[in-house]
Amino acid sequence: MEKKPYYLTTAIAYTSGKPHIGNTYEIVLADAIARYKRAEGYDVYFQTGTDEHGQKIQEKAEQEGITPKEYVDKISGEVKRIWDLMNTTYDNFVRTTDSDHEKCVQKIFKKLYEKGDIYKSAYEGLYCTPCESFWTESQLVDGKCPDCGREVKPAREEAYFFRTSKYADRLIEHINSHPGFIQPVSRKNEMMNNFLLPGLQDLCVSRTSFSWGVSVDFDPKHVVYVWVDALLNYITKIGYDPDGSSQLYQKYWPADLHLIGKDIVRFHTIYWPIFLMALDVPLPKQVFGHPWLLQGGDKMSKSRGNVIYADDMVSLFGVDATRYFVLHEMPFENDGIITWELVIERFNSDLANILGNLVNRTVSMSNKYFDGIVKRTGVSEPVDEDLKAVVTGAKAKVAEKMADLRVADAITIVFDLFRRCNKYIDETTPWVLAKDEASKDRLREVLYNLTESIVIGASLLESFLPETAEKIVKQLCTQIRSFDSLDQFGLYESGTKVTEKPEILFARLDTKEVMPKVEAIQAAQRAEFEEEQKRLGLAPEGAEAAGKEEAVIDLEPKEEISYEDFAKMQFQVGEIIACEEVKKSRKLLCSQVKIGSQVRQIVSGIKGHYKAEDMVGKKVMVLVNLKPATLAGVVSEGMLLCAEDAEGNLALVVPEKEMPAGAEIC
RNA sequence: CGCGGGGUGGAGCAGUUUGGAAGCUCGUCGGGCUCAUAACCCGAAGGUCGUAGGUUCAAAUCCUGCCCCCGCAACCA
Repeated sequence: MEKKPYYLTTAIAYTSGKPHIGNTYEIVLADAIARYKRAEGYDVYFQTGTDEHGQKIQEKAEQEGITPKEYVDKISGEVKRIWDLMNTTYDNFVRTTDSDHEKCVQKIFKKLYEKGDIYKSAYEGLYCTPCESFWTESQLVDGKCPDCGREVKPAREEAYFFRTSKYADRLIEHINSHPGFIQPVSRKNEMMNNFLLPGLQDLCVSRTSFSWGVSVDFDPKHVVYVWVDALLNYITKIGYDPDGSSQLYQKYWPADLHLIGKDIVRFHTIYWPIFLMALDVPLPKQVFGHPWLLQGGDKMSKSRGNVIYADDMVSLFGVDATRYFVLHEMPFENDGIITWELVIERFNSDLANILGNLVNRTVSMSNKYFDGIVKRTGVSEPVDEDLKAVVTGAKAKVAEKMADLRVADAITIVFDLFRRCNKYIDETTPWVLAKDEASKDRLREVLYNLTESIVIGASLLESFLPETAEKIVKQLCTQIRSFDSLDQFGLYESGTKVTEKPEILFARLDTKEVMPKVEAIQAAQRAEFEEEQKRLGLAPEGAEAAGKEEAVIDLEPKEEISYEDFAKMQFQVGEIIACEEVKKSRKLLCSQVKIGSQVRQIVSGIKGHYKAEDMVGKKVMVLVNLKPATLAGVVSEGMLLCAEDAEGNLALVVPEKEMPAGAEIC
């Protein structure tokens, strides 16, 4: 019988930096699904890769002083290395810089242009020439460019647009008639309410402000918008061609599953289907926007050295333990939390105690009592029935969970099976049976049942922890069982001799021993971060050396100014007579500051560092003649001066001796 | 009233779509056992399901107000 095809993809990773554990989660999840589908008998094609175009990448490469191509080669290689490290079984690793992909994107772009779905128009807005950026009225700060503070002027830039509006109704219809299309459902509502129902704007699909992208071949100063380029990989890299597609494409498209992060659901459920409709290509069957794995407590940041990378987890815990953690700990709809302590806890309680120890004690008993020979004798007792029911029932339960992509729940089912085995040992007390020659056959049966249960459990585990599953069956001198047969009990060949010296699958970890290693990793990460900053010329020499004592902060020197320039600024001592938080803002405090005989209202972004009530009574340094501005809807007439350290901690600048409010600072 | 997510025993989560006896894992305490990686098994304590109302025979679940947390956005004069 012909195997049914199953095509799944991950989002292609954007090559702007090394992927952390959150990014790695997606590929592991996809791999678990791919392996599972193969086990179920599907002919699986699993595609992943890297998204390598765009302005950000061009800029990063410039910063590092290498060409964009060199830059993406480096990052893409790194991504692939990590995907391989995680033991993922993708069939195709695509890169958007592959020339066949680029050519196909050009062809598609042209086709849609000729068809009239893409048309040339102009992007209008306020343009900042030095920054090469368009801004909307609301983005402007004080009427000026939010990045550089310079003047912006109305401008138009030629650009290509896609008539998304033309297909909106069809898409709404499709989403409504295919309830499984967007998963989880909450995301579907989000898309409908926020984007589709209010009406779609035509999408700007070309850029002229940078060059690192797929050029529009009939209008070379334009490059294709990265999202168009990136999304198309799902069809171009399996051989789609407007002039006739490959067999591979015929076989696998439409995709069964696009696995993506929840942040890019919009692109995959609105723009992507619309592009496909324009091309007269069937839509993918399902898009699953998975949640994120977040770091507990502190925000992840390299400068703090607390970013968790797959490499580090693997070096401390191994590949399968890392896979186990991300697969098991990730909830279905909400974001999950990852901390080193949680990883260690899961490792010990699930992998070492429940699974590893079970295999170990079972094999040990077979060796101790029967020289490793596992034999079926048929001396059963009622207590066996429940064990068998749990073990043979696990397959259907796992299948049910996997059908809904509830991978974490599926793993739990498998571990429940192992828990049941541990309980069975207590129920049957083999060590008691061993004492009486008359119960030897019963003892054989008990060990057989355990061994068989473990083989079935290991076989179910194979999609998630492939290496471990393999190690287990090897110790039992058998093979991974076919998925089909996992609801049958008793296929383990009677009389098989198991390994003599069982290898410890997961050695228990001691937090006290692991945490220092974690700290070493974090220290290395911080050092690397500083190194990188230095290399990019963003941080000064000596920052590292001075780090421990008192951090020295050097800034990029600004242009020299004249005394006249300085004299333009009016600084005075101000006394804060009242202060309150600005509602609806996280950082702002609004102070009433007495300067001479007048009182000014000044808004400052220091809520995180000073409490409103503590501000009252302070005498501070104020820049008085700054043009008033409105912040979060509140007018601010001046600026309180603060010192800021490398971590962003702020300290108000105050006169060293008692001075009256209004005293000039010069 | 910027957008979104969330508040369930000490920790991490499920349950909320389709109201109907508050569940899982870890931790704690007590017990059992000794084959095993101080592992395993049993039992117990611990929750007004953020809060105040409403609908209902019945609300963690539906409705409304409020409080708090987390992303994003904005802002950080």
